[in-house]
Amino acid sequence: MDAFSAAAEPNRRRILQLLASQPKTVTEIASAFPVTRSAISQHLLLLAEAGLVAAEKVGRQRIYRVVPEGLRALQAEIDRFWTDELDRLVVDADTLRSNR
Amino acid sequence: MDAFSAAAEPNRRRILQLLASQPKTVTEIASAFPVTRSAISQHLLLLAEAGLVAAEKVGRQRIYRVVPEGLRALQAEIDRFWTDELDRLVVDADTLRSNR
DNA sequence: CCAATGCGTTAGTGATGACTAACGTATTCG
DNA sequence: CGAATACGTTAGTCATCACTAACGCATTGG
Repeated sequence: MDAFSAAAEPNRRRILQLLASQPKTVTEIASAFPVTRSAISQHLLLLAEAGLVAAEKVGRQRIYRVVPEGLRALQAEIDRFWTDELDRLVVDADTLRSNR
Repeated sequence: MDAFSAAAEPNRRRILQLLASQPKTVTEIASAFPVTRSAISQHLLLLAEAGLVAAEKVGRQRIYRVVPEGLRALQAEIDRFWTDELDRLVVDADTLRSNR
């Protein structure tokens, strides 16, 4: 799965945002969600496969953190999608709105 | 399905880009993909439900075009995801790279 | 040591996604 | 009018996803 699709799932989006502020353990992350720790663990593994997060083993905990290089790749994917043409359409719409 | 997830699917990403350059009929779009017209039609309906595209009936054709307002919503969703913190991590990574 | 803690793993389930093939419907062209 | 065209629609398949429950393994604290 590419980074774009991996990041699109709502729970995974929130996980990335949580980890952006600072690294966290699996339990910490899971406590912010209504689903089980197992589900979160699986999301984390998927994000890790996509190169967006990485785990560091510390004692019996695993500290997950965001991988800047992976984020860069994601941003590049988004940018590649968000072409100038798409952007122009949005900007034009904005202009029309502000002229009303 | 929210706009972010709708736009994440690779084929739909390409459809949006195609339509960004100019409106097209279903057959025109489908000719750019290896899958059947039916599959494309279904992707288009899903994109329409997400408010990202709209169809105008012209004779026996349907001209699909991108909906600027929907794109704006998508961009807003992406921006809400791409927080300052995520951005800072990427920028820092860039700085490190250029210092090597 | 032994119980508790932190996680990954596995198996199973229900839902959904992406797709094809076949069909139905409206529209146009000769 | 009748064939061809442009689409949507439907049904069915196969794969994948998101999730839970249960278990297993390492690590640590009393």
